[in-house]
Amino acid sequence: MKYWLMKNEVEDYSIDDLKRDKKTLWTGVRNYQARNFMRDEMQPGDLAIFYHSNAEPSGAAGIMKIRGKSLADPTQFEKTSDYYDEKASHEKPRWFLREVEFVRKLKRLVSIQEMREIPACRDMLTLQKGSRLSITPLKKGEWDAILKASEKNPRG
DNA sequence: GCCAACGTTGGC
DNA sequence: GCCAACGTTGGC
Repeated sequence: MKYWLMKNEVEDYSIDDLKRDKKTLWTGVRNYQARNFMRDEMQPGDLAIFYHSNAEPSGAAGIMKIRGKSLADPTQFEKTSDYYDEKASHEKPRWFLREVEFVRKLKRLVSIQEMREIPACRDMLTLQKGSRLSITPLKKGEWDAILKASEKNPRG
């Protein structure tokens, strides 16, 4: 089983929205590397951190589970969508996604500043300067360290 | 196939 | 709102 970190802008869709919906399609990813992770690398049952970006503060907010196999992102075919892609067709979809299922919120949000201070997270892709990739694999040690931090009191 | 220009991401 | 860093586009 693999671990992932998946970013979303908190105003657009947050962990609370996923909690309400129980599951959702992870639409709108328009980066090839992130697409390849979703299309080729994810497996049903993998776990992912739901990361709030453009938040105050940004950070790890919850846990979700990958469901099913990869699907064509329906928004690429919707002319009125921000994510419409005129070069994509139903015969040859360009963008793929997974359905994700709410597992739980973290006891408290682990901010990006806090993650930077965790030794086990030193090499995390999301924390590297200039990193913009919205979906990244997490090592087990990184996953464990973030969850552990969420159980501790802040500054503790 | 190079690379400048442009658009986007996302922390701050 | 700023802007560094990055990805994409398109002229050549």
